[in-house]
Amino acid sequence: MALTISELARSSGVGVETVRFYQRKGLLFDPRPAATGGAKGQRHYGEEDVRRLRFIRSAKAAGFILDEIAELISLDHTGDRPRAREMAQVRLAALDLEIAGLEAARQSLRRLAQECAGSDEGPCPILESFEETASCGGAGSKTCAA
Amino acid sequence: MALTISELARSSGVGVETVRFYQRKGLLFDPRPAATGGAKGQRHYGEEDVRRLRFIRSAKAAGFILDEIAELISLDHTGDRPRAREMAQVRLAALDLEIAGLEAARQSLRRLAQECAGSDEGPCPILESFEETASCGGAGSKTCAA
DNA sequence: ATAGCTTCCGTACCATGGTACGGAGTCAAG
DNA sequence: CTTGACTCCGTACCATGGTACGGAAGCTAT
Repeated sequence: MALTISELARSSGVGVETVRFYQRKGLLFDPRPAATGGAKGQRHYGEEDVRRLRFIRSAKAAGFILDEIAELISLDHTGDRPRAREMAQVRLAALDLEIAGLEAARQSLRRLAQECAGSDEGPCPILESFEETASCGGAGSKTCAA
Repeated sequence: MALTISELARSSGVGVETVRFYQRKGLLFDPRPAATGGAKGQRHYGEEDVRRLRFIRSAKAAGFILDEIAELISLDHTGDRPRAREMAQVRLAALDLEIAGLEAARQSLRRLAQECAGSDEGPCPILESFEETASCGGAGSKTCAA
C-alpha cells in the first residue's frame, strides 16, 4: 500500500518516465509539494494514484487528449456535472465518427487484401482499392473527427 | 486537366503546404526533377496526382503512417503482391483491435454521460466510469494496437 | 510594363505524447 | 560504511504530421 514510482508505473503498464511526465502535466500528484507522502525527498504512492493512472489510460483509449484528461480529473473534484456531460457527449460523437471511418477503411483494406491474394493472377490495384472511400463519410480518426 | 498546386490541394481538401510536405516525403511527384510538367519553373498537375492524393487520404484514414503509404505507392508500381497483402493484413489486424478498443471506450463514455445526466442527483463518478475498462481488451488506438 | 496574386523553396516552428540523459541524493543490504 | 539500486529533477531529444515565414521568380489582367 506504499508503492515506489516504479511499482506504480508497472501497476498500470507504463514507464517511470511517463509517470513523471504525467506529474509535470498535472495529471498525477506531484511530489514537489512535499508534505504529502512521508519521507523527506522520496515520495510513495497509494491506491488513489493507481486509480488515477488507470483512469488516464482508459480516457486516453477513449480519445481524450491529456489536457482534456486533466480537466476531467479536476471536474471529478469540483463536481461540475454539466461540463462533464458535455465533454463525454462531444467525445462520444467524435468517437462514433472515428469508428465509422475505421470500419469503412476496414472494408477497403479487406478488399485490397483479397484482391491481391492468390499468387500472381488477377488484379491488385493498391491505389484503386480505396477509390470509393474518399470524402468525410469514409475518412477517419484525426482528419475528419476530432 | 492541368491543375495548379492550389487546385490540386483543394481537390482533396488539404492545404497547399500539405501537398508540398507530401512531395518532400516522396508521396507525390516532386517538381524538382523538372522535365515532367511542361513549363520551366512551375509545375502543373493532372488526374494521376489527384488520384494519388486521394489515396493518401484514404490510406491515412486506414491508419497507415506516411512512410507506409510511401511504401504502398511504390508497391503499386513494382507489383510486389505478397508485400502488399502482408501490409494490408497487418493493418487489418491492428484496425480490428483499434475498433474493438474504441467500441469499449464508447460504452464507458456512454455510461459516464448517462450517469452524469439529470440535474444534480445520483452518481457522477468520472474516474470510476472507466474502471472496468483497463487492460488491453478495452484499451485503444496507439497504446495497444499499432 | 507594372501591380498583385501564386508558386517555389528552404528553413523554422508547432502540438502531442513521450523517451533519454546526467548528476545528485536516498535507501537498504552486506 | 560502502556498494548498488532506485529516486529526483531539469533539460534535451525524439517521431509524427503538419503549418508558417520570407524572399525570389512566374503568371495574368489592366
